[in-house]
Amino acid sequence: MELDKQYDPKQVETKWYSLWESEGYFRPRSDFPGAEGLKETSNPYVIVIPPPNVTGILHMGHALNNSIQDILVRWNRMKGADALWVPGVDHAGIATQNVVEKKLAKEKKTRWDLGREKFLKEVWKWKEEHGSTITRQLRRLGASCDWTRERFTMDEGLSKAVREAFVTLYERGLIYRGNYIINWCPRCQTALSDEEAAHKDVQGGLYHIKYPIAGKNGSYEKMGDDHIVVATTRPETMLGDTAVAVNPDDPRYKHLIGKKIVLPLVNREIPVIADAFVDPEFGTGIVKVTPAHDPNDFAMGHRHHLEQVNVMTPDGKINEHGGAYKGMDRFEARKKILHDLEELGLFIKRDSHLHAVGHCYRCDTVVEPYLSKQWFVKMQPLADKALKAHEQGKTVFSPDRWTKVYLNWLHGIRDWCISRQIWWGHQIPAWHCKKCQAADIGGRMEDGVKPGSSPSAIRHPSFDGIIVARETPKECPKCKGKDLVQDPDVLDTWFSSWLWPFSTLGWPEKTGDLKKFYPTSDLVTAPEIIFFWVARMIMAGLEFRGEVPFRRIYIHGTVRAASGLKMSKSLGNSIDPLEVIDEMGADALRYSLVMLSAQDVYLSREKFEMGRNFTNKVWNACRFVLMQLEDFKDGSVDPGQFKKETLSLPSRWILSQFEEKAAEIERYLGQFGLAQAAGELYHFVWDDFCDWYIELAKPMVQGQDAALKHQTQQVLFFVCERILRLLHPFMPFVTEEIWQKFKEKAKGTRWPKTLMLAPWPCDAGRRFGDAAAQKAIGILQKAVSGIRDLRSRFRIAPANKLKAVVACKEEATREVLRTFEREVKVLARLETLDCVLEFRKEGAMVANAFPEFDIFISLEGILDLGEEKKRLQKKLQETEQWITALRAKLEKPSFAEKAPQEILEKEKEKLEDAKKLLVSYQSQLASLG
RNA sequence: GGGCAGUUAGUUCAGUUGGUUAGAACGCUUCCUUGACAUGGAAGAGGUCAGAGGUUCGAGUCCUCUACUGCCCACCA
Repeated sequence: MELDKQYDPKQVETKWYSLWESEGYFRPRSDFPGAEGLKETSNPYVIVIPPPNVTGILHMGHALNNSIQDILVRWNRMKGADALWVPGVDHAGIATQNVVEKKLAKEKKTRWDLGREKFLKEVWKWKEEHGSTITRQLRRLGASCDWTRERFTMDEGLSKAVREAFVTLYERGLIYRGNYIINWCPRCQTALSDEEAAHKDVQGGLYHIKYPIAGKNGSYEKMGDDHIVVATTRPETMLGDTAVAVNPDDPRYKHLIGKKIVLPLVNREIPVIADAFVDPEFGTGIVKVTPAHDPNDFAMGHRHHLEQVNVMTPDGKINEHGGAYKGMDRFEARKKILHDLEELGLFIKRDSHLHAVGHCYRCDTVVEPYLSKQWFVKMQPLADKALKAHEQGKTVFSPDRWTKVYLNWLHGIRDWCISRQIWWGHQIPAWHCKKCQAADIGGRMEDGVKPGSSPSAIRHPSFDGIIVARETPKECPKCKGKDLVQDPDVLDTWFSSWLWPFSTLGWPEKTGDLKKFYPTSDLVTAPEIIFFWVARMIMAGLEFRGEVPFRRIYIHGTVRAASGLKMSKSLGNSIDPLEVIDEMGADALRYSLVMLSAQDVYLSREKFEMGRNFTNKVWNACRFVLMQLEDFKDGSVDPGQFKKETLSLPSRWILSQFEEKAAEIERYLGQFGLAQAAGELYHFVWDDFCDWYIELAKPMVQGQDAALKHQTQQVLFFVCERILRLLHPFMPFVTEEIWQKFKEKAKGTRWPKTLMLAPWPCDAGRRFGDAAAQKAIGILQKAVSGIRDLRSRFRIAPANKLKAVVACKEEATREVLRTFEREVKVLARLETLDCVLEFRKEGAMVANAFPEFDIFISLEGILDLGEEKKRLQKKLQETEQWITALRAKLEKPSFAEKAPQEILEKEKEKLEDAKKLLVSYQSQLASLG
């Protein structure tokens, strides 16, 4: 692309991305023979991508997450590491199945019409057609993933890993199957894990209902006072009540314990039991007990050997146990039941009640606590290993506060329900021998145990008719029968995701990648995924590989809309990152996101302008440098040739400044301070390099002094090219485009083919540290700004060239300003600049005061001195106050005694400066009359 | 109910281990199309750092309490 005034991302992004990819630069260096001198590196840097959902599209959260990862990977790659970033997507069982089912619904078909096999074919077809949307979008973002290693959780290799993991856990006694209350989504018709049931506060009702005491009259129409009152939020579950419970110590109800109650509508006699779980303070102090529809009741039911009556069908309708209500939807039944109770005079009242209700995280349907037979992973032993690894300092979270969140979850770990009653996913590698297992069909109860805890011992030593195996078994090992049926359930998608750090590297095969790249270096992800994924990956890593899967975990902020709400499509407040890329470029998107990422990222469209403006600034600064370099042949700049004695002060300054900032950026990057690093870089490039160095370089480059010109060109080239390297991880496209032009200037020297592989420009040592130059440029900046300020205050047109006099308070200052005479004249638009030690004011002049010098310009009668007088008086007053405060501080004995010496010195210096200023203001004021 | 964050300029946020007269971006005011850049340059206005105590020579920064906001977790029906 020609060096137009405006940077146009469209012209370069695809070009460079496809070059990088096709030349294989995204692969680890050890994989491509062409990389100079880096064939065998012993420092791998590896990240695995948090696999996005195959149905997903790139949203801002992904854009932030992947920008951060790409910066880290590109940075490490430039540092010479054997950098690997493994991409991939997960199969998102429920979500993908939902998508395909919706598609079928348009043709008025269900998955049942097709049957399992055909349906799965449809899903695969959908995946082939649409499943790569998100990875295409990641390419637009510039993500330098090694696409040759891209993985999918349903791949052959990863499926093998899943099977291996399942069977291994089973063999270790960590997988069991049983009837428990799980979270059931009636719409998706599958079990969910606890993490997949998102609790939301809902303003619901607490319904008070009379239950008659059995016996006296035999029917509740005439019961009089012989009733109790229960309070419930889900009246429809009363159809499955098998007891009523009170607290054993509740004096109000002690006499009822052991009596019978007649369950209204169902007319079943149920006992009153005593259980310490019941809180006498809540509701009426009496709880209806529904063991098949509530986890607490399930536990209570088990303690008291109560019958479990399941009153619902998998799609959330009342079943045959619900008598007259059979076939009604659960919420419909709720209404009808309340209505019927009211007719019977049994309904007392509805209190408004705020409580947390589980919602399916995929379809937002209210989840039903539901008794069913599922597969579980016994988590305590896995969590213990993770806790131990933490004690050994192997899991390092950044920011550190997430450690606590993680540990809390591990401490309260509950068993993981891993079976799903859907078709898209890894079918459970368990086969049922029909002959041996006849009794097991039909949901026979196994011994119930309090939900959330594991059975004390897993019971599968005695054969229960289930064969769990890596390979499909041919016959039952016990009865030799051939009538084997694979368990129809599939595994939770997270059961494949938790293996991701090593399954993507080839496990369970013993691959070279696994050996070289495991454990990985960093994991970068969002906080909401700590439980779902991070914690489980750590557990899996320890269980299957004996080692944590990554050394550090960086948890970045959540992307929110400016309103503060989470950005989501359903709320209609999302900004499409692809649109931003189209409008402003991937570099602008990346830089803006990262700059804002110090904490949660609140976005609005305008925020991206910062990144866009900055990329454009970089573009133009480089364009200027290239223009200055037209007659410049020597691109092989060796920093060794820069000698302090021969360099100009501005050049010494920018080199010193560059080195300092580069070190700081390096430091920030090393501790995941990407926002700070980006901020430093932004200000260094914009303020130091563009606003000062380039402006100072102009007169030197355009002047007559050939040696100075050449030297300045060299420094411009040197610093600018290194700036491009520092910027590259953050904004890979512009920097590559313009760096290639720099490369053309450097004919004859060996540069890498791409900026991606240029060395990171941060050396350990300080070669250019230069306090004297820093100080000198400080004085120059003050002088120039001082004059500009006067010009602005007195409204002097830029065309009006001024005569300025600097009254220096020390000879050293005068020396500095004399060497900068030409620069100051250009930058402040002066006709003359006199540097003096003794100054006598003549005529109308105004001044700006600094501790080191006062700077005057003459004004020929144009102005209003009254304003200036007022301003000076104000300044004078401020300075007096400041001096008083400083004196007080210094004279305070406790301060003089206790403060460290260097602070003391600084304060004294401040006082001296303040005094000098005061004198300046006084004399100026006096001269104004 | 438990936990975690946040409260600093009109707005959105920085502010490392306590140590210059608290910074930036956007917005605002004034001036400037000077050959890198108007997606720009120069100058400026704008803050009792949520409130109250405490520790310290010194607190935006550490401690305690209070108020508000947001998030996460939790089986009180």
